Amino acid sequence: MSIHSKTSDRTSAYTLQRALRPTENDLSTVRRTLQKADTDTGNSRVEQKERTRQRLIDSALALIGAGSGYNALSLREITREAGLVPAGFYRHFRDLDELGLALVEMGGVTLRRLLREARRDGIPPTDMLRGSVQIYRRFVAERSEVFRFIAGARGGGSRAIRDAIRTEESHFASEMAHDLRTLGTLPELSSATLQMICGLVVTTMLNAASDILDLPEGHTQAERELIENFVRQLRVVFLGAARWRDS
Amino acid sequence: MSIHSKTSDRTSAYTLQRALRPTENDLSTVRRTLQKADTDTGNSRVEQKERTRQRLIDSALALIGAGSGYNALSLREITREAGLVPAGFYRHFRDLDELGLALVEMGGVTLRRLLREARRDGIPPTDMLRGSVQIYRRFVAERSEVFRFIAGARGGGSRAIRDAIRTEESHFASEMAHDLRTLGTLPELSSATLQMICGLVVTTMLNAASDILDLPEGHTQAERELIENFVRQLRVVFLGAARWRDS
DNA sequence: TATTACAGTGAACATATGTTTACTGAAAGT
DNA sequence: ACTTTCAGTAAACATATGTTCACTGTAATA
Repeated sequence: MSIHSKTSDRTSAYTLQRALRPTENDLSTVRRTLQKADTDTGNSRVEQKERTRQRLIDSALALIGAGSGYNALSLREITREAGLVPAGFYRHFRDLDELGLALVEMGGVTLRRLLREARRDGIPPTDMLRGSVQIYRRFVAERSEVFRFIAGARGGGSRAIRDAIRTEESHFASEMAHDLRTLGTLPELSSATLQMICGLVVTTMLNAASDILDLPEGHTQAERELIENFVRQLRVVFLGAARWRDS
Repeated sequence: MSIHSKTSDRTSAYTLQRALRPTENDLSTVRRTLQKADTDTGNSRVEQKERTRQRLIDSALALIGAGSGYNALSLREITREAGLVPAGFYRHFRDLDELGLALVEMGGVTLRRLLREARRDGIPPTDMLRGSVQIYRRFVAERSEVFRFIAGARGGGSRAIRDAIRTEESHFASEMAHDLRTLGTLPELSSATLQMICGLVVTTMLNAASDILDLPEGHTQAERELIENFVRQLRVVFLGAARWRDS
């Protein structure tokens, strides 16, 4: 594909453009020390390290967002995208799985932010469910790569990652149950039952996210139907929850 | 890893044992023509072809069952397991995705069999939900590779495969809705609503399958809790369904 | 019986991957 | 000022991948 048969990994490493495009400056040895290139904030040693670590994470997310699923991406791809030599990866992560766990944590943070935002805005008075779903839909769209990752790794990724995601889901469900409690929703239910129901809500949410992300671009009608279905499913769940009697 | 540095692909192709194990007959040229080896049933040309095609599919499933997720497996791995040279793959599938679609279809068949069996046994009189879940649990255990594949490819796999799985899920939900209808369950609901609810049930089922498959071996207690949670979630759904009023 | 179709072979191809090793230069610690 | 630490480099490694091509033997066909 490339013109030179002896092109090393670095040739395309600094294009910083989308790869697989014939670049004319293949040989230009303008190798400005990247350390200087991204002098945005602090420059202590640890700050710099943390910054490239974050760059690796972001690159992984970017690649996931750009089509290829989590399990399809490789160490070299990531370092390439991050403007780093492959070996440099090991200064930050033992292997891809460790990077994956960082992504899971980031996913957890995203979910928590979702709850926080929903809390802050307060529940829409008339149709709280539809309102919450709207917030969620926006979140999924805005941080699509994160949800793509979660959707892809929840069933796909390595054992360790699946477990980590499950844990994060469980925490999220707990927090949600707590919110519902303080909000006074479903006051008759035991905490255990509430947790069980929130678990159901969470999986439904994540399934919906996966569906939303696979929507063909622009089809607003299909999206509307999908969202409508999602809202109704949640309504069924809460209807059932309201009628639940702890045995 | 292997003793010979020039080992071709074929060295381990015929071990037929689990790979990665030092075999002593590496050099034994006992290359019995495999065509003769599996003379089980008919031997017409097309039958033979269909048989190795099935062998490829089975090998893929076996590899999935043996740990590595769907997206992690490779053409060469599969042909190795199937006792076939890599190039032979193309006589049966254009690429891995096409094999994947065959797996999806097989998954659909499995799900239909599940419904058929549940229908045949009739719904347990006292606790139909728990009974159905028992049937399901057994199914997941018996055909674990299939469910592993579905769970892994539903969010992970290529676009085409995700879509195919979604279609299969939808069909399954429809069939389930039909069964509920003829069974007289939830007679007041419109077909659309019933379909929506069955969709929710199906995703809940598949999520549960994923959880079941990741259970640490032998922990009967954890499994019991998981199943119990699963049953309760379904109960919530059906409770909600019973209270649903089409607007 | 002679001819054709074609599933499976064997070898080579270009290209990708993860991991190791010794190195360099600048920030941090003394 | 001098030494240590360590993020990032360069190059090589062994190994894996998908895909191609001309081939071979045999079942199907004529």
